[in-house]
Amino acid sequence: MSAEVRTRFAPSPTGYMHIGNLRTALYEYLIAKKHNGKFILRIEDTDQDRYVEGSVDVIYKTLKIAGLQHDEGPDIGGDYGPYVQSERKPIYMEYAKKLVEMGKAYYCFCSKEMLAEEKQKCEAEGRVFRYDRHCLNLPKEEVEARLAAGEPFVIRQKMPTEGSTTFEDVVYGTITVDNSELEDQILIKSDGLPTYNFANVIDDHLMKITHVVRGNEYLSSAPKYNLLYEAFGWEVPTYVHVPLIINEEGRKLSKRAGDPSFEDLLEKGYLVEAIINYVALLGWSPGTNEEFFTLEELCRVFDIHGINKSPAVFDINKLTWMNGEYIRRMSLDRFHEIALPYLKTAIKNPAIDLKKVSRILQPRTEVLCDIPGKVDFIDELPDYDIELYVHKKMKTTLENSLEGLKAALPVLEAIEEWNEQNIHDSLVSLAERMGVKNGQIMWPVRTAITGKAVSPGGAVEIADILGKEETIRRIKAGIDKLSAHKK
RNA sequence: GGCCCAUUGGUCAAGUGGUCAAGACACCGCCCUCUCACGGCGGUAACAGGGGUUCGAAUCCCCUAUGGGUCACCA
Repeated sequence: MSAEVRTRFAPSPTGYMHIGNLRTALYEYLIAKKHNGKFILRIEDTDQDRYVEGSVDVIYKTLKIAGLQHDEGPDIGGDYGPYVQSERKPIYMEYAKKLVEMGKAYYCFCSKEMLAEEKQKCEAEGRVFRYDRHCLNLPKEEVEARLAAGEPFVIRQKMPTEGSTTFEDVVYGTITVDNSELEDQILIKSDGLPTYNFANVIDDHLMKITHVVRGNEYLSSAPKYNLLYEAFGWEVPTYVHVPLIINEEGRKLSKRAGDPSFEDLLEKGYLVEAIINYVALLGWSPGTNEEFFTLEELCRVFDIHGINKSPAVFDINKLTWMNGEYIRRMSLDRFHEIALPYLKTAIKNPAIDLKKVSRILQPRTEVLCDIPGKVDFIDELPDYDIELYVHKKMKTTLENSLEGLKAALPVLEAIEEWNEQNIHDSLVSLAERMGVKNGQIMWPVRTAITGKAVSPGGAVEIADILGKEETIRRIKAGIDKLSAHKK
């Protein structure tokens, strides 16, 4: 009995993927896959002015990267094509004319300029502009004559003036709106292409979409769509309006406000899996305390009823944490693989074992782009302030640091097989012999060889990575630096 | 402004009449420790306000406040 579940992702080709769009696509994908249904890609390019060259490819690429592979779409075809709205132009006109015949729509010849003027006037008077239905009752002959004369026109939906329209949304429940609130919206624009408001209804029906998932900014338009479905006698799909994702200012996420797109996040070194996982949890809860899910797990666990009604703030902080969690959970090999490009930007010295660097970096990395800044001291010792040697907790001073370095130097020089174990044992036993805390040796050494207050890994690990020769060179430089200060 | 929607800690959120109101991020403290992280343990912090309904409300109803969305030949 139950028909195949079909959802659709219907982006406009504007060039990049909003986080909100990504989440919508994700939910659509999950709803379809959970029920072994189909996930369809449709390109909404009815606004030629906003068309951005090449952005359709961006959409394909993004879906692929995100792992949200569609089952039907412009690039792979399907039984309900074409999947690009501009290629469906005649279809919309045909249905619009049907509505005109049914008396549910009408031709309008009011020019854009005229309406804009009207609108301005209204606003100047502080009133809200509303189309005055100027063309509603034009005589049929006049309409035909003007059409024949080639006059530009639009087709408007004729809204009922009385009563109300009610629709059901799975997330928001029953919503009723007075029909008097509805404007005679434009269905077909003067360029012959449909508006979104018309195209989405026609396409969703013809493409047999069962669950319409979209941002809650469409909630107030939904009654108009219902009226169209009713006019055609079509079954209304299940509406799933999802809460908005907002930024810390409480506004809808937008590129203009500097909010990151999916691409921006990837570029910053966030992992696809972490982004998907985090975004899934923005406005949806599995109902358990679980919060790590692979895409496959989400397909299983996702449930429409877990979708929240209230807007969710996009918290880059938590995404960053989650990204770090993903990094820590992966194998060293995998981490090394993805860290490598970032390592190479900061480390040019071929003698460095980058795998070792990855090993100390993995538990300390939350976002990949942080990597270069953490390891920049490896190629070249930075010019540091000797005050770095003074560390209260390590109980180090300029004086005992100098002593520590001087004592460490021959010990390190004596190491024949340069590895972590030997470096560690040598330095620890040195501290023991001197009767000082490990830190009093380790801190000066670490400082001398990194030149930084903070480094990934301690003295031993860094010394191992730098190699004996370079370590000794830096220790000597440290001794010189401290001695020079002493005069 | 009209209409629509929302309101649990700073953030994400569980909760569908009876809980000491979960959990996570962030923050703070302690432990671990050769820095910083990681890890472990603990802590601060919330039902927007006011009326009802009820033996009993975060949960149901009304009002107020606040926030958001929408009012295009954009989607």
